[in-house]
Amino acid sequence: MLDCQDHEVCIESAMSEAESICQENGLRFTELRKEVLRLIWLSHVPAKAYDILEKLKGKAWSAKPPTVYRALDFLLETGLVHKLDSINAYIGCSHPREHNGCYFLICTDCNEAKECCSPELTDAIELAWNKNSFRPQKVTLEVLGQCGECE
Amino acid sequence: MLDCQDHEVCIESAMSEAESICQENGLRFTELRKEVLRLIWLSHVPAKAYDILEKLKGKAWSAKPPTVYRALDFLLETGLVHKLDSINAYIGCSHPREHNGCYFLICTDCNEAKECCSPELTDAIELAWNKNSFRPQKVTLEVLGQCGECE
DNA sequence: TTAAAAATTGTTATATTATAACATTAAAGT
DNA sequence: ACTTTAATGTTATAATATAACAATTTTTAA
Ligand SMILES: [Zn+2]
Ligand SMILES: [Zn+2]
Ligand SMILES: [Zn+2]
Ligand SMILES: [Zn+2]
Repeated sequence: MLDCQDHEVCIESAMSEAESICQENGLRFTELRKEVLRLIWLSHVPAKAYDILEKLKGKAWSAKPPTVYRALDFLLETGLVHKLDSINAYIGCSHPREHNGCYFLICTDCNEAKECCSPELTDAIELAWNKNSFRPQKVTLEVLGQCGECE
Repeated sequence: MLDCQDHEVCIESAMSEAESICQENGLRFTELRKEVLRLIWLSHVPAKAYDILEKLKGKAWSAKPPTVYRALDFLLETGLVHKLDSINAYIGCSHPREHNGCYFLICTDCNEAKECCSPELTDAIELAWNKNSFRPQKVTLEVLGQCGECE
């Protein structure tokens, strides 16, 4: 699905951007949170919470569900990670500094997901909700299907 | 949130439309499935599976989780009901014969949800996925926020 | 009209996803 | 140093959903 040439680059740039964002905002990017983010970034296949848990267990942590869910909560709040509600899984944010009309393409064959942005989309959605005098707080837009490489 | 004057009308029209659709398609609209659909239509607040289960228990059925989830599966497959992934709840479809760019507005105050359609939205989404050579199978679009009556 | 096949429902058990509540430890502010 | 706050550890449980197999009902068709 992805235009990812060298995934080590994906990981390292995500980790260092996360580091900067936390520093800038006075947030504590602890070892645990770092490790969870790194585990999520292991691939472009969204990670399940309990899979993260198993992997954490292999790494010095006495991990239990709250260990993972708290780290996830932090990463979600800071925008470093997104939850994909349609598959109950978590994916690293590919551009955590700006979110404009973002949505997700999720391939049901290779299981990879891609975060996309489309201003037209935002416009159309805004138009639609104005019609309904609705004040949006959170938009969930996820498209399940087949990616170009899996047809 | 809703332009629902007389909710008995909502219920009865949904039930009779469901009846027709099942007949037309040779599907069995059993008493159990009917009752689950009616329970979902009790209000415009999306129903939780286990709440449906509790209500079923009060009505002659020896209901257990699979009882409800099977009925839900049937109703979802026939398009009579939608699942809202962002809140794990089920809502009756307000126009099960045609789905074009449908999405959901979910009010976090009154908890009601409204199914909306926007062709512009479909267009924008299609445009976006073409860019990514993605073949969509299922679109999840849910907007959490405050409805006009809850500001 | 009855026997076979298919669909539906019943039932028990368990898988998966997530949070509550309270104790302990580490970090930050004074 | 002491206090406060934040983060993590730990135990238990809540909330959501499915697997597997048995019993029953409905449909199909011999
Ligand atoms: Zn990559
Ligand atoms: Zn993002
Ligand atoms: Zn109504
Ligand atoms: Zn619908």
